[in-house]
Amino acid sequence: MTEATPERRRRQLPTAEELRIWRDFIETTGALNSQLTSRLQVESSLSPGDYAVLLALSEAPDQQMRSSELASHIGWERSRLSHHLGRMERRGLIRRQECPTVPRGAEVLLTPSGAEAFRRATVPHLRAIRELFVDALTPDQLRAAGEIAAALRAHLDQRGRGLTER
Amino acid sequence: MTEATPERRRRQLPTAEELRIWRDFIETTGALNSQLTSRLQVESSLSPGDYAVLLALSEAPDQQMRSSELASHIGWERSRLSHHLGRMERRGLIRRQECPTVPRGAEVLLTPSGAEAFRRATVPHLRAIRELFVDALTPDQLRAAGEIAAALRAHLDQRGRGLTER
DNA sequence: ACGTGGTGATTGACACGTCAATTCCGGGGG
DNA sequence: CCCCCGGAATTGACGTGTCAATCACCACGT
Repeated sequence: MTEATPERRRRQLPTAEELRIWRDFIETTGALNSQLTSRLQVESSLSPGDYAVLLALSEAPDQQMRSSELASHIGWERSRLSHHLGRMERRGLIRRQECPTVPRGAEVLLTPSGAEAFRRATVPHLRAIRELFVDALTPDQLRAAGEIAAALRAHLDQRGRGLTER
Repeated sequence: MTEATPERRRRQLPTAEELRIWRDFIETTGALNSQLTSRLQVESSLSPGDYAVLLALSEAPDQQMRSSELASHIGWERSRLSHHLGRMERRGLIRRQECPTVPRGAEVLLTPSGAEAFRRATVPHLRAIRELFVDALTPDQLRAAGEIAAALRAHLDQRGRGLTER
């Protein structure tokens, strides 16, 4: 594997074809994402972030959750969540209140209006996922997409440790 | 095609398995993206946007380009480019000057420092793409990824017309 | 010559993310 | 008692993106 010399230098960098696939892949997933985002926005006036928060709260017992629990549940940094909750609170989608048990702990809870917004958003959003993603692929491709995601994820989780920790 | 009733309702929404694949896929590509972004940032103090702009300018004759040409070349809205160029100009990576031929046209040009920053960034960035993307997949998976991207893109370009135009 | 409409580019307002402080508070040592 | 530590959450500063004005200037039509 530690091949001599002439190969070695070239192996470090992607070939033109690999690079083409990379660009296609990353640009297309980006475009897909922004299409979905904009449909969610138009149809429900929610951002993907709003949706993630509302989904988590909707599924929580009592429709409420500790802020840090929510953060780790949806995989966000606490600071990001804090900013986002601030914006959502201004729009009346959620409320925050002191947590009686934990010092300095904040309980996040769904308002009726937030629950309603989520309820109205969910079917159109799932439909959009079907239309823009699922319907675009053959069953084989869909399966392959799942495997590719798994492979990338595994590779990331392994390599990531060194730089980003987690 | 306009099937009776019981099928119809279900076909609209993704199944649990489809949804799982979707989430894996979109979250993983997002994570991949942010890993790459953070490596580029750490290694070269450039954002992906910076890199795209510098790449385009580097390849342009005379290392300069009309602003709107640049925008369409990298597929950005003009407003987005304008904001970004402002930030890049503050950091000395590019300069803007009046275009002699076209009224109100702006010429964007690479500064020596911008060219140098790009030169230093490119190899590490390509290496990161190989490490995080290409190396994670088998040759078959890589090919499949290309086909999936193509299929999604084609589907998007077709469906997109109705809502977003382009 | 004077509106009127384009086209090219910038601007402002605002949402979103990240990173680095900062605040609040509840324990231990000394 | 006081100080300092550490966890929970917020805040501020700033880069980034989008959308909707706005600006500058040309062409043109009557």
